[in-house]
Amino acid sequence: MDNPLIRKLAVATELKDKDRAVLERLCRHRRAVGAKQDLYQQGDRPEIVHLVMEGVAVRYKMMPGGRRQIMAVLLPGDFCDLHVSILDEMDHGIATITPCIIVDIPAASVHELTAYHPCIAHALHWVALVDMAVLREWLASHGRRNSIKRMAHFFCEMLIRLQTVGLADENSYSMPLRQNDFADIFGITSIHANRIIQSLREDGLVILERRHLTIFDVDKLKALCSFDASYLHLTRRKSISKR
Amino acid sequence: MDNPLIRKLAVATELKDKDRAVLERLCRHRRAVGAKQDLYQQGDRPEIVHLVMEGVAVRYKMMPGGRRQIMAVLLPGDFCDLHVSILDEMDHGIATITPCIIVDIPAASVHELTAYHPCIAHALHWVALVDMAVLREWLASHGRRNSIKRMAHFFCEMLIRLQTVGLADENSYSMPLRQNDFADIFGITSIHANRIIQSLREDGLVILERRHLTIFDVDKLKALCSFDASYLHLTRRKSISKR
DNA sequence: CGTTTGATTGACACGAGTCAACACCAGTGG
DNA sequence: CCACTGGTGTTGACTCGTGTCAATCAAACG
Repeated sequence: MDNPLIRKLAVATELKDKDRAVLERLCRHRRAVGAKQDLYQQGDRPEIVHLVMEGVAVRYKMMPGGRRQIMAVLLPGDFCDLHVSILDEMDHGIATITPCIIVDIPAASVHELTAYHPCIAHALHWVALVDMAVLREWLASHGRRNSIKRMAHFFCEMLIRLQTVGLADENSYSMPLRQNDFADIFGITSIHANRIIQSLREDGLVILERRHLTIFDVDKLKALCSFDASYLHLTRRKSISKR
Repeated sequence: MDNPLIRKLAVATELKDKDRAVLERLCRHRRAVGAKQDLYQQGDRPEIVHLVMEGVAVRYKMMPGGRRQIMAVLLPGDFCDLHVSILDEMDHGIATITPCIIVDIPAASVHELTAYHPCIAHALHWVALVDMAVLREWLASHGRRNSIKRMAHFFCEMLIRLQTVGLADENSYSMPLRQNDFADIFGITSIHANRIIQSLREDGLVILERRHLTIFDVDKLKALCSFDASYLHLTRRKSISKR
C-alpha cells in the first residue's frame, strides 16, 4: 500500500499517523478511467476534486484553430484542481493520457480536511503553491528557453517529481506521452518535437523508446538547460516554529 | 478614498461593511517605493506580504544568459505573493516598474484575516485562484499565439483588469511598461516588440505614445486574439448556498 | 548642455512551421 | 491468413517568424 499522495505530502510536512490514516481513508474509493478521457471539460461547473492515484493526465486548453496547449502534467499524487470549486466555471479541461486510477473527492471533504487537520491543511497549501511555482517555471521556459532546452528541462522535472513518488529510478522512468503531446506541452509542432528528440538522442543525452525514457547523464542534461530544482520546493521550511 | 483592493475583492464576494473596515485598516500603513526597485529578490525568505496600492510592479525570473522573463504584472489591488510564507524561499523576484505605494502585511495578519473573516477569506482564496488562471492563460499565449496576438491579448487583459479597479476608461489606460519590459513579458527581443507595436498601430488597432495606450476598436482587438475574458473569473458564482 | 536611456531601422542568420509523402506497427475484420 | 485501417513516427523542401548585430535617432534627465 504505497500511497503517492502521502509520499508527496510527507515532503511538505511531518505527517502524524493520524493524518496518514485520514488520507488513506480519503483515497479509499477509487475508480478506473480509460485513456484519453476528459475528467473535466472547459466550462464545467466544478464540484468534485479529482486526485490521480495511478496513470498520467494533463491540464489543457483548446486554442482557436483547434490547437491544444498543455499547462500541466498530472502524476500520481497530484490533485487535478484542489480548490477550484471557488470559481464559477473551469477555464480549462483535464484529460487522461493513459488509463488512470482516480479518486473523487467532494469539495466538502477538502473543507473538512483543512478545518480539522492542520498538518494536512498546511501540506495542501504547499501543494497549491508548488503547482503555481511549476506553472511559473513553465512560463519562463516557454519565454526564454529554446525547444531543446525546454524539453531537457521538462525531462529533468519529470525525473524529480516521479522520484518523489517512487516512480522513477536514478535515471529513467516510464513516459507515456506521445510526440503529439510533447508538441502540445512545448507549444511546437509534433514534427519539430520529433526533431528535438532525435537531436537529444544524437547528443547522447536521452533516449526515448517503447514509452520509456532513459537519461544517459543526468548532470549533463541538467547542465544543458541549467536546471535548478529549487522551484519544486522539496526542502522543508525550517522555521515553522514562528507561527 | 478609493481602495483598489476593496474594489477588486468586491467582485468576488459581497463584502460587509465590517469587512471593508477591516480591509481599510489593513491598508493603513503605506510606504512609497521608487521605480525599478526590488521588493523581493530571488532566494529571499519571504515573511511579509506586499500589496500594491498604486503603481505597477512585475514578478520576474532571471534566466541564464542574463535574460529576464516577466511572469505577472501587478496592478493596484494585487498582492505580490499572498501565501508565499509557506515556501522555503522565493523562486522569483518582484520589482517595481513605476514608483509605487506599497502596503507591508505580516504573514500573521493574513492568517488572522482568513481565520476571523470568512468573506475575506473567501475573496483571498478567489484572488489566488484567479492569479493562477491568469498564469495559465499566459502560458497558453506563449505556446499557441504568435507575438502579435500575444500582445493584443495582453492589452485586452490589462484593459479589463484596470477597469475593475477603476484605472482605465472605455478604451484606454496608462501603460508605463517600456518596450524592454514588453520583450520580457512576451519572451521576445525588444527589437521585435518594437516591430509588433508598429504593426498594431499600422493596422489601426492600438496606439501607444507617451506611456498611454489607446485601443481604437476594442472589439476588433479582441477578435484578433480571440480574447475571452472568462479566465479572469469576474462573474460571481451563483450557488454559494450549497456550502 | 552633454549624457543616458529608450525607440527605430536594415541586413542577415536561424529556429520553427507547413505541407506532403512515406514507414511502421497493432488491431480489426474478412 | 491476409488486407485494411488508424495512430504514430520520420523525412525533405520550402516559407516565415524571430533573433542578432550594428548603427542611428529621439527623448528624457541631471
